[in-house]
Parts: sequence; structure tokens; C-alpha cells
Amino acid sequence: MGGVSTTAPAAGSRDLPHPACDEIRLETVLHALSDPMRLQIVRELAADGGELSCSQFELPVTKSTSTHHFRVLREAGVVRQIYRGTAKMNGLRREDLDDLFPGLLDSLLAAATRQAVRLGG
Amino acid sequence: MGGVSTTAPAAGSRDLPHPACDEIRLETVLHALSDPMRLQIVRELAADGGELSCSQFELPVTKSTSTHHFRVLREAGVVRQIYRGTAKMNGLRREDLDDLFPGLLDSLLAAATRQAVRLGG
DNA sequence: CCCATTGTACGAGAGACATCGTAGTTTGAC
DNA sequence: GTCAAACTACGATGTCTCTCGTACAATGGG
Repeated sequence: MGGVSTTAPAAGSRDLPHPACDEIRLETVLHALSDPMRLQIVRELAADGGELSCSQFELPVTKSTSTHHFRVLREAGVVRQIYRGTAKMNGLRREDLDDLFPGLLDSLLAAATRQAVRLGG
Repeated sequence: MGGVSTTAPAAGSRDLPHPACDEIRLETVLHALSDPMRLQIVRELAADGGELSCSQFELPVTKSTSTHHFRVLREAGVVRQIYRGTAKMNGLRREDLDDLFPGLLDSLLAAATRQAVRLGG
């Protein structure tokens, strides 16, 4: 049955499950961001604006734990993850989140920055 | 040592410990709001604008559990609680939160309302 | 003083979570 | 084919959280 490959995913793609927009729950997003490690990840992603591989984050935890945190963020609908070679790239789902919860992400990021300034110096 | 009673608390007051503004942590606030029950409480408090006693909330849990949730909100710095007779009144710490994290509470409440509309109707 | 109302304290149980270590898979380079 | 790099899967462990039930404390009204 040919034709499957016309719009098929790129060869060798390992797809990761992401929640659709209407499956994203506010409580789940808040829970994902209530962990300091994950909030830091999101802050760095927002600062970068593009995509970052998992290994570019220098988190004070093992790689197993990193994997766990990135998955929580992806399953909450906060980040999008795709494989690129051996790396797994992460990007903020900014448009989706802004559509669902206008202004929320910006407020959260501003609050996080403000707190970092307040606590850090 | 003397004069302790000059500005002593009102007779019979049972004071509750609240975090000072500079002790309120964003992660803790987000965690407090990541529970559906507590998010609902905060939504009702914001809708009312004033103070509500614990018993005015009709939550689908026992009183013990209610007490627990209100305490989590208070210890996170989200609500202020004071005794008034046998009742314990709850009020949003709106000014404190707006000072610390400008716009965050409004965004969160708007997001919660939006999601309620999306899911409920 | 007695009592109803309101909320607390304490303990328990079930489940979720953050963390780790080890072993394994996938990919790209040589 | 071989190898290193990046990431995952699985299990273990200790901690936290949500829930409840029962027993208790504080307040205000007769």
C-alpha cells in the first residue's frame, strides 16, 4: 500500500508524545513550573528564544533526573521536544500557551526574573 | 523587658503565622495553586473580593482536608487568615502578591476562568 | 454552665514525586 | 564495524501530599 511515505515523518524519527492544546491543563502547567529545576529550565529556554539541547543545561542533578524534568515539562505542554541526531532539542510552546492563557507565560517569567533579582542581589 | 503589653495583641486572639513578603517564593505559590481544590478557593476569593469564612466554601472534601488546603495557601503567602469569633476568615493577599509579582495574579485568574469556560461550556 | 458551631491536631494510609545508579538504545563520526 | 556521545528505561529509596476519621479546643448564645 504505497503512498504512506509521501508525508511520512523523516526517516529515523523517534517521535515523542505531546499533549494537544485542548489537553493542556492550567494546574498541570503550574505544577510543572513549581519545581525550581524546571522553572530554571523554562527561564533559560525563554531567554534563548530558540531550541536548546538537554545537555546545554548545567543542572545540579544527574542525567536521569534531567530526563525526568524535561518529560514533565513536555507532558504538561510547556515545552516541545524533538530529536535531532543524538540530541533532543527543547523549545518553549510559547504560541500555544499564549493562545490558551494570554499573558500568563510573560507574567510568570517576569515574576521569576524579579524573584531571582530579589534573592540573588 | 517591661511594657510588653502596651501594644499586645487583642485579648483572646489566636494568631496564625503568615510569611512576610520577602519570604514568599514563586515556586511555593505555584505549587499552592497547582491543586484544583486550592485553585478553586482562590478563584472564589478573588470573585468575592473580600473575606470569606472557611465554611462558606462547599468543597467536596472533609473539614480536615479543607483545613489542610487553607493552611497550604496561607503558608505559601496566597491568603491571609484571621479568626473572627468561631469563624476563620480568608482574604487574598492581593496587594502583597501584586507588589512581588506584578500582573501574575490577574493572569492566573484570567487563565483559570478561561479554562473553566473552555472545559465547562 | 451547657451547648452548638467552627475549626484544629494527630495519626494513618494510599499515592505521587525527586533523586539516584546501572544498564541499555539510538545516532553520527571514523 | 567500532566507538563515543546523548539520552532513556527501570528499579529503589526517601520524602512529601492528599485524603480521611476521630478526638479535641475556642468562641458566642441561651
